Amino acid sequence: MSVRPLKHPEMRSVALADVLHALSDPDRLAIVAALHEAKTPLNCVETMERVGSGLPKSTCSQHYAVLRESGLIWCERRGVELESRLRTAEIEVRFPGLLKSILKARRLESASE
Amino acid sequence: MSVRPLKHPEMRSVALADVLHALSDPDRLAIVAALHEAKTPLNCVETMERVGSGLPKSTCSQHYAVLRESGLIWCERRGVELESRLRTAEIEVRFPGLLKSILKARRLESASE
DNA sequence: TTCTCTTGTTCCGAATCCATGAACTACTAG
DNA sequence: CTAGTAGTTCATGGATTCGGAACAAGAGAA
Repeated sequence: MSVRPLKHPEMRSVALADVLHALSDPDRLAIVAALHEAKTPLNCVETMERVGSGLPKSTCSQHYAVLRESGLIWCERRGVELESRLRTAEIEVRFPGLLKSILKARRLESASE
Repeated sequence: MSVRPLKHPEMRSVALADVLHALSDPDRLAIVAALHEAKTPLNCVETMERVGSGLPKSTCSQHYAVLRESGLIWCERRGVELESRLRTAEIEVRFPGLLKSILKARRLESASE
């Protein structure tokens, strides 16, 4: 049982369906929103504090893998931590306006209850 | 074994995660794109002709149920057919710009291969 | 009516996906 | 070396999904 190296897709090979699938889970969407608002990279603990849902860490780790493999986030190991950031600019080039409108939709949704 | 009545969610109770999940499947996304381009309601056969994928009809029927229950499409039975249309205007009110940017992203993606 | 064709639905088994606890890696600090 | 922290991997049970077969339901013909 050894830790696999992190691998990130090139943005030009990122599929829309994968992006939408990654964002179709409320917890993953919350992670993305937190990374978006933070503007600075966050590790998992920091992110989950902002998200405020008590997810088991194994589940959390899987969510990060889905987000990473979908092309939405870029991760780097910093010692024992995993530093993640949204690939905002790259995504904007590939799918202009997409991320913005999804994050806006999420804000509207959470404002309406 | 009897056919259940069609039920549609009210738009204000439609969840973003459900919409994204519905659109995260390439075939469903293609159905939505076809309905969008058609501008007029289509039945399943007409839609699948435009989509051009030989999906089994049971799978197809499930996809329609997912799209309907997510709030994306409105369906009515016309005799033996199921007439479907995108709930474009309502969705635009609930999640402004969302559908538009997703459909645009899909066009960009299919143009890039 | 009854027969047949068409369109879509439901059921069910198999395959697949997903969530989570337990065990583990890997790094840091003392 | 030991302990602590951050995250990963594995195993497994539960939930979803796919697709073939059977079915429902309406239209049209006789």
